[in-house]
Amino acid sequence: MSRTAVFPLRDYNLAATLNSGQAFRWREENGAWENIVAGRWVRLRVNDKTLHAQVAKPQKDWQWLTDYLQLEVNLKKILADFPEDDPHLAAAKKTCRGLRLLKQDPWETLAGFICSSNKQIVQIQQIIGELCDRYGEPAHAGWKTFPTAVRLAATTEADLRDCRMGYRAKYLHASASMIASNEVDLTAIATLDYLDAQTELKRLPGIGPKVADCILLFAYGFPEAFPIDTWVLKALRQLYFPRRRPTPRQLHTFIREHFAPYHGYAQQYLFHHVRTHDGLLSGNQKT
DNA sequence: CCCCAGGTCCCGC
DNA sequence: GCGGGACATGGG
Repeated sequence: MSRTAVFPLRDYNLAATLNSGQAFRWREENGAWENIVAGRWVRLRVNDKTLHAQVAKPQKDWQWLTDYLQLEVNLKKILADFPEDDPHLAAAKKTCRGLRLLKQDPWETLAGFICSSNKQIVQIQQIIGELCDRYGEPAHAGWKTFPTAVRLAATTEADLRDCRMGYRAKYLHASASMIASNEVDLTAIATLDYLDAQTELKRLPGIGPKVADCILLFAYGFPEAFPIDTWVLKALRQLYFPRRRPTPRQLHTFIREHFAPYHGYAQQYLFHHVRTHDGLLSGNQKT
């Protein structure tokens, strides 16, 4: 039983991973990263290819943390399966070294990404922070847990709107209610195949194809999920279809074939690459 | 006052 | 199916 633990790290860029728009609550303090994971406050620090973890209460096992961080995943193997003849992914591999996918709590991920639509990442973090401050349970040193679906279902749409989430308040409240009442079973979704799981998630208000894919990728770990947001769409069009705009059908066929078998990792590498190297893409072609 | 943000929903064709 | 606009709020 210990309040600290040490893990060897290989091919793991913690800062890039925690800051890549898949999780919204990590805060950096003096080079250490703090958050609530699996209901526990945790502080992470990297020195010399070693991860040092600290928690508030002694732990007998740390599986909750190794799962969340996906420490046992062999990144090198995944990157080796990226398509050979793709100069854009090759560039992304270089600029995103050590970038990982996390395995987060489904409900927290779902709620976070409902709030993400048409918002910038900084503002999503702000909304989620407000939500936790108001409706989470005290955890440690001022930190609150992420509020449960039952708790949010017990609020009102106006309460949620006060967290500055605008029209998303209606979606979040309705989705929380459907989950709290077991009309949608988040545990069962893990047992479905990718397309059925996506269909099930899209029954919840505020969840379309993009948000569903974020949940399927960042929480459930479906490797074939490929969230298409404004950045990725722009990147796909300019890098892979420079001549003519692909129809949605063409785009999905291309994605399914070209980025197999680790569509989601490829997506995250493209996303992080273009987002941290603005200027690679030019012009806005939203419509 | 303009445009845009890790989109979704709803409408008319 | 697909094209367009509305939607809250904040930042540039």
